[in-house]
Amino acid sequence: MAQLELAASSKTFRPEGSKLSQQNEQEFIKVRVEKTASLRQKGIDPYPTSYKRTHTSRQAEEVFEVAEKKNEEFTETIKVAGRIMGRRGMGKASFIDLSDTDGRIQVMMRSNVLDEDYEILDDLDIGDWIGAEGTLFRTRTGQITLQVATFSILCKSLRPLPEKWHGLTDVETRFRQRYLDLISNEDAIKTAKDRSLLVSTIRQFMTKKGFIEVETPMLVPIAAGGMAHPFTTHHNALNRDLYLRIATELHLKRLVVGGIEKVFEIGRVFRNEGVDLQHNPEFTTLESYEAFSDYNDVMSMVEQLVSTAAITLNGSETVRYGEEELDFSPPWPRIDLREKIIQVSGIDFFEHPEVDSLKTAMRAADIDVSQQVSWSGLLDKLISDKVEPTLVQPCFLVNYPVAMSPLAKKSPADDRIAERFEGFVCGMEICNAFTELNDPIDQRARFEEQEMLRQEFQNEEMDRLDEDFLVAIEHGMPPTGGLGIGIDRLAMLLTDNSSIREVILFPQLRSDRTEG
RNA sequence: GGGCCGGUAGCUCAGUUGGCAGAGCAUCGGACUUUUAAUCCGAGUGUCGUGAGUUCGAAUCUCACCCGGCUCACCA
Repeated sequence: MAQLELAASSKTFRPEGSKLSQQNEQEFIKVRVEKTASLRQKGIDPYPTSYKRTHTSRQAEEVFEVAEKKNEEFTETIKVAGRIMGRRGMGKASFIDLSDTDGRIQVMMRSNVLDEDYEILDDLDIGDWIGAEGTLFRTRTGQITLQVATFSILCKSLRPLPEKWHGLTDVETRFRQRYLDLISNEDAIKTAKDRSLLVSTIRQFMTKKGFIEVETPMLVPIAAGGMAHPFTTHHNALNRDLYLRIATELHLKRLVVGGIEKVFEIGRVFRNEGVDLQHNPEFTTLESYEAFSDYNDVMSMVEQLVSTAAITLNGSETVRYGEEELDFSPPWPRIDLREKIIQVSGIDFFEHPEVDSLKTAMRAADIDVSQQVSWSGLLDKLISDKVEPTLVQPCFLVNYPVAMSPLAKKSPADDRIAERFEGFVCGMEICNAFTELNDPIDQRARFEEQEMLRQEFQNEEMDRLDEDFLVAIEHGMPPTGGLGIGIDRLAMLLTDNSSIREVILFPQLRSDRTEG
């Protein structure tokens, strides 16, 4: 317990008025380090090992209200703990706002109750963590408040928090020092929690359907399973270059070959490409593979999954996103890709099987094709420019050209078309799925085609031939429906965020001067 | 990568025609035993993103660079 004389002597640690003239960030810290020393002088450990609270802020409020409803006086002694977010000193009484995991609670410290311990308040600052024990009452203004009998400091902070009223708005600081964002902005913490809830909802949904969750390598010898520029790395002991995976697809399909008929992975993939509102170099995907299913089965699963997530996060299948009111309730419209392209641009890709012909048609439709060289690159651009912006409400574009779908099975009805679909919401692609190609001869031919195209068009990413994967499916993969969902984008849609950086706790940013 | 906008105190922001660097919160000193953006009295905030240049004089004008935002291109 603190001694008055020690408390008095601690004043000598304080800078006198004249020394305050240099106050800046370092001075803030210096003052707080001195307060830390002052606490130690009083025999108080500013960094104790634990504190056993009995109630969170919300639990305390609830238990008090229950007693009130029964017209009982609340006499129970409880313990709460949290970070000091505000303090209002009244001389011989002080009100302190504590913030904890599920809310805030006000605690009241009175000098006649705490005696000499009241002096310890001199060494507390906004940002410090404390635990407080006492009983609950309502103040004159009706605020449920803990009347503190004893309290402990749990952690002394050395840096000031952002301002209490405006909080932290600087976007760069919000992303670089996310903890400050989480402390200051309720939206930030809500988005973080909602994303977590989304992922656990997806996991439960898949598990309930009998899917087995697995983890596959992130360090891979060939970055296959998608069209993207990979990150390169090197393993010293093995003395080999490796890549960070760009997709989980080919490993998961190996597992289907192995007899895991329903398998999924939620994990990070890495693409060494541009960064913008919808792209972060590392992002999270759900990929799933289900034997004896085709892309139609996968479509119904996606509708169910996303509408379930919408209900879990927002309590409704209808979700507000910016100006839009999105309705995720199944079924989502199935829109034939070829028909849709014809409708919005007049271009029928069946009539333009050659690069030059398609390019000419697109140029005639006033599309900038200066950056594209391959047929699939051109068609992708056509879809991005003309079709995607029209897809606001959740829908599926179905039946893609085989030429741009090297891992998808051809339609039995037309060998130019693959049984593939992509899901779109607000013009944003949220998933890509197909009836998996399990004919190993065809798959090898498609990979070889991709390798050839990469040689021809060095600027465009193509899928890569993965011999090990081909050997796997040569052992026989049953008919399989596969799916990839961008979790980050789904999180954006369900948390009403227009930037992927808002749903990733630590998004990739350029280096700044504070980095080593 | 291109275009546009921005970077001033720990935080939120002003800063006029180029003429001593400002406010609120936070901090520090003092008063105050039911406050809650507490209040009242008093005090100090600083690499004006960085570096050059123009000028008697630059937060302000010019150039280069760094970081961020939006946007276009590319990608998912």
